[in-house]
Amino acid sequence: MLFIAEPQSALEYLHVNLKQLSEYLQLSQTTVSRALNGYPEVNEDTRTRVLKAAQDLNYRPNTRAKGLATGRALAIGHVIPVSSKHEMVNPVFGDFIAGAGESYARAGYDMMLKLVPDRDETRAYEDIRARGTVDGIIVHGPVINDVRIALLSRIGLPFVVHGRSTDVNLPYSWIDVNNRGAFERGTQFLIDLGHRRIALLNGLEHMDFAFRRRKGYETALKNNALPADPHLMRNEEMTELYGYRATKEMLGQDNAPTAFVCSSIITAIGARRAIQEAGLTLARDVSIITFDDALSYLENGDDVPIFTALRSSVRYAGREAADMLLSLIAVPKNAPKTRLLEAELIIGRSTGPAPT
Amino acid sequence: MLFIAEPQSALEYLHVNLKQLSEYLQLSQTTVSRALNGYPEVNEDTRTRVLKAAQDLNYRPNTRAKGLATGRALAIGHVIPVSSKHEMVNPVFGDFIAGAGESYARAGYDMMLKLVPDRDETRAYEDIRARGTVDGIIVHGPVINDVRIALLSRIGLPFVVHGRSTDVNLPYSWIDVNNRGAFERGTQFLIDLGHRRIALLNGLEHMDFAFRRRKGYETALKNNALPADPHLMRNEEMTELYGYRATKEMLGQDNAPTAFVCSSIITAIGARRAIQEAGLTLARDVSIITFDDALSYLENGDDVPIFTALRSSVRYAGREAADMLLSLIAVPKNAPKTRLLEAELIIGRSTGPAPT
DNA sequence: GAATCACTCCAAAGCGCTTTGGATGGGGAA
DNA sequence: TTCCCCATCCAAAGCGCTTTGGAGTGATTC
Repeated sequence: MLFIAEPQSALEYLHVNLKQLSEYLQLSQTTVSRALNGYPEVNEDTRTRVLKAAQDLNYRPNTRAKGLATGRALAIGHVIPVSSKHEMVNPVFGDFIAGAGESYARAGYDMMLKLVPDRDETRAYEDIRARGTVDGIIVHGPVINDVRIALLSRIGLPFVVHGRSTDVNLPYSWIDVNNRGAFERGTQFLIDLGHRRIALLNGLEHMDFAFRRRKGYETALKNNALPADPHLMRNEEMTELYGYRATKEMLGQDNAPTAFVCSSIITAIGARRAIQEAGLTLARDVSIITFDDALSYLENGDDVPIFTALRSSVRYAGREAADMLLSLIAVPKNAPKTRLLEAELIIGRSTGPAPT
Repeated sequence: MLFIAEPQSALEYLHVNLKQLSEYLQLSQTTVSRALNGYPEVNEDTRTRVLKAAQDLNYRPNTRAKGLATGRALAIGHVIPVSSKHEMVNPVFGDFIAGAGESYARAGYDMMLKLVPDRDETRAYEDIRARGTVDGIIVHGPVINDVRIALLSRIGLPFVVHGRSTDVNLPYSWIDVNNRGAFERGTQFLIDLGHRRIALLNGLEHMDFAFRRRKGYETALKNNALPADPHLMRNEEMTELYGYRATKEMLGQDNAPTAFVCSSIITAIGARRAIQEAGLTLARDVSIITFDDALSYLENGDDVPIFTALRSSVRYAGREAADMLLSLIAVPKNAPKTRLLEAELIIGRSTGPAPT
């Protein structure tokens, strides 16, 4: 026998491998492995013995070895494109992975993060596949006609897209918010309040979500025979500063907008700042409606929301995306799954009838 | 030979393993491995041949196998404590790992994320060590007298703490902002402006950073013979809503504060909202100074900052933390490294002389 | 001409696990 | 009693890589 059975010393940390554990138990590695992994061909008494010993000797299977043997990594990759243009890490990302992390924890999966510069995207994804560090990936930040979807399908690596990609006609798994519907509804809400000049502070419109939001906005305008004025539409990285600047400029224009539709609560905060700085009053002089990802550190007020908003929890989306991917990995033959979440329209204190 | 040398078919994705590559090259696995890993005992011509073939056949070493053989995982873990009290993922986290990710990418390391519930912390860290999925970890969110530091030292897993832990007397590696100094300076700045009743909207004070900030705040008060009024001190999760509520309540008190020191720009935004809602004017009636992590999506204005702030880039900290850890792993004998960053005081438009 | 050396290369062991293909023994059926 | 089967266990191969301990070949040295 290799060591003294004095397992949980407070001073030093020890752990054993399967071979040592099996020697200690006077059993073969096979039996011990099977006992631990719940296979039926092992006596219940010996199974109990094995489990007890594993506990006592602080046994933990080595992930790499297990992965090598089984061919599975027990890990999911989250791939975040980092473009030269906008190398920002999306603020919703934290909440998304918090949600996904819950699912992984339950399933015993690890979460791997990968920041991929968009120039060598192809290489990066092939790399992920070939190196075999993950069993599947979550694709973040899909753009219009995103090449990654075809690439991943070809490569044969299970994936779920957070969002969708317009112009991609392959079947693939995704979870997305009904961005178009939400923005159509939000814009319509403002129109119903009498607003006629409604500005759109969108995210970067090569991003699919922003593209769809724009479509929704335009649809609402069109449905009401309102012109789509390019001077009232901006798309940029959704920072506070962007919201501020764009709003300030637009309020300074002739024929300034009386309402703003924002793609992010952060941008909306910037817009509010500009409005207040201009000596205007929110809801009375200028209205704001914003998309709200229900970020944990940016709750939209409590009883009465600060902003009238289209809300959909990105954390929930993270959890669902992870679950989808895990089930895809479990049964690879399954057809792609899709899931469209509806944003709810919540009325807050940032909207009011158009000033006359 | 096992396959046709028609490597980069556009239709299907192929990759080979070392054995196949060596068979193709009519060389031993040893030689191929050495050629690829830059060992000297291989002819330069054959090395070129090998590299070419590896490229053509799309060879990528399997990470798990490599890890098993070398005993290194080529991955770093980021461990985020998820307490039952505050299960929020810190908003600064995104920027921190964006910074760290840059360093990992350069060094060829993967980044692993782990959300660890604080009740089975010990198990979780032992697990990480025993399963061998990472070569080292970054410890996030240290609290006062954080048990994880002793635990990790005992376990023998290289780590760097983002922050420090008061009352822990072991040597360990960390990178931190001079929180105490920053808050002393910020508070002094307000005192110099004539403010006497200065509120502190701190983060949760079992967190080490918040504890230190409080000390700095108190030191400044003490240095100026000002009383530390418990009614003017709050500590909570740093959300917008918290900033709003606390400010609103304090402004409603008798003998309301004329200035606020905030631990986060997000909280400061909430404070500003409460101030404006009360019909007061920022800087003129009430001043705010805040800590600013220089988050990418929450830039503190442009030429003229919105908030007077104590600024230190958390993204930079992420990059540095990662570099520290990587060098620690490269030379394990090295003594712990520490790094104290100074926050810079930048004057914005949220502070002014105390109203008379 | 023998011994030495540098340069290249290789066979095989080993990392820690799973899994295939038996081996063993006892109980029940015939 | 014999045969078969089930329950339980095991030895060994294999996952894809690195690395140890040579082996072979010319060239150089004496």
